[in-house]
Amino acid sequence: MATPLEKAHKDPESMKARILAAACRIFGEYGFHGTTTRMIAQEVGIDISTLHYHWGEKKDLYEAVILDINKDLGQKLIDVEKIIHGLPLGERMAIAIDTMTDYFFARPEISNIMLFRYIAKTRDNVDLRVPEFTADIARSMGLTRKSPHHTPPRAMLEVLAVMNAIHNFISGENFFRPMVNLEREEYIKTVKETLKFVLIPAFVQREGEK
Amino acid sequence: MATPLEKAHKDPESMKARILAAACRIFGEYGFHGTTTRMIAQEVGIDISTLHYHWGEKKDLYEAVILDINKDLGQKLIDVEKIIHGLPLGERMAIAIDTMTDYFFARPEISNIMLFRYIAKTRDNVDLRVPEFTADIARSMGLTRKSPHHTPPRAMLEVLAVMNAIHNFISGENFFRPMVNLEREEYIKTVKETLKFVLIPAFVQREGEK
DNA sequence: TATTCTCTCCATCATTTGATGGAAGCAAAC
DNA sequence: GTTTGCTTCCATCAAATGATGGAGAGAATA
Repeated sequence: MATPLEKAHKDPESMKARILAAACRIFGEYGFHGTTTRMIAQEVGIDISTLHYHWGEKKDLYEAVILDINKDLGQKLIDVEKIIHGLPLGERMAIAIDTMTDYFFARPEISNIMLFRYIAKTRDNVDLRVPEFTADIARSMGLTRKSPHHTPPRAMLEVLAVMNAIHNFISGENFFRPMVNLEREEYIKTVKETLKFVLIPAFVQREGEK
Repeated sequence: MATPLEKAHKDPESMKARILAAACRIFGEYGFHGTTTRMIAQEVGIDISTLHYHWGEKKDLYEAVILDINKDLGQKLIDVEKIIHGLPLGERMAIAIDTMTDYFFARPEISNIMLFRYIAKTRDNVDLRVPEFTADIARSMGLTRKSPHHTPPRAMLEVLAVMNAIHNFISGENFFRPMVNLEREEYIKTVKETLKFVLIPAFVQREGEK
């Protein structure tokens, strides 16, 4: 009962999906303005008019990328939540950090685009209603018992601090890895250690004080 | 004995300096490709040819911005180091976080441009030899006793985690502040609390174990 | 006063970039 | 076999963008 368009959107071999995947990578590397539709078309090996045929204007494609990433990320968070549910806070965080770090290193475009959205303004107004996971994570981590719409600012910022710490090391790999002079595998391993070392104690300590 | 050009560069009222300051702000908001020379010229209230007269091509101006920011940041780090020298680790970090957070909130372009450099590729190759402070901070924080050129990767990543955590909240203000629904002053205060809460315990705890 | 030098703007250019119309290819439906 | 609808590419356009030449204003210098 799926329309041809919906079908095409789901088939990863379809032209429309291939364009979206390429756009994801290129937008992630160069940002919105640093990316040209020609760069994306070339990555796929097609003409730009084919790109415009499937996705309309550049901004529409960019918004589609954001929505796609957000959907994928949301699902991943649900998966992780299932795994860590019920464990003590320290273990919960350790597993979440390990799992999410692996996930983002496998798909660095996600970290890149998230950070781009946070820090960069866009000349073309990209305003987009995207589900926001921060409040859900705060609850999952036991930082608040209130409903997502009433999450305290402090709990929100704590979650953002943790999530962004991960994103930074993934998105900054090209810059940081030469600085520390490590091979990729070694870098990933050390990043995980560092993240767990820096981020976990504060939360565990506070929980112990209660 | 200063050439007219050097003199102009130092006088903050000079056209050349005014352009640099405007470029700093605009590049910080929109990134390299998101910024046009016309946007910068308009911000200063001049013609683009005046801009090109003083700074050459766009890439040169961008590199000048990076160098300028780096110089300023380097000086600030030296100042902070003097203040915190000799204090216990926990206090050292608390003061450093407070001071640097105020500094970056007062000049958010610095955080913006630092993060842009970390995460975004540039089509025009901007490769620039800039002094790197990470190793120095690692020593100042007592994370290593080795010379800057032999700082262990782990210590480097710990410093990056701390610095980037600060940058994120400054650069992401436009995105995060509506999320937590706080006035600016309140946001800054909560960011400082959150940063100190999340970042300090790990380091203090480790020091206590030695 | 005449000359030189510095700075600024206007007019203009070449290239890049987002976007479109229309022809051609091609498979499915008739 | 013809028609229909979907997809792709070529040619092309208009606007945006980085960049420059040259004229003119004004101060400093001779």
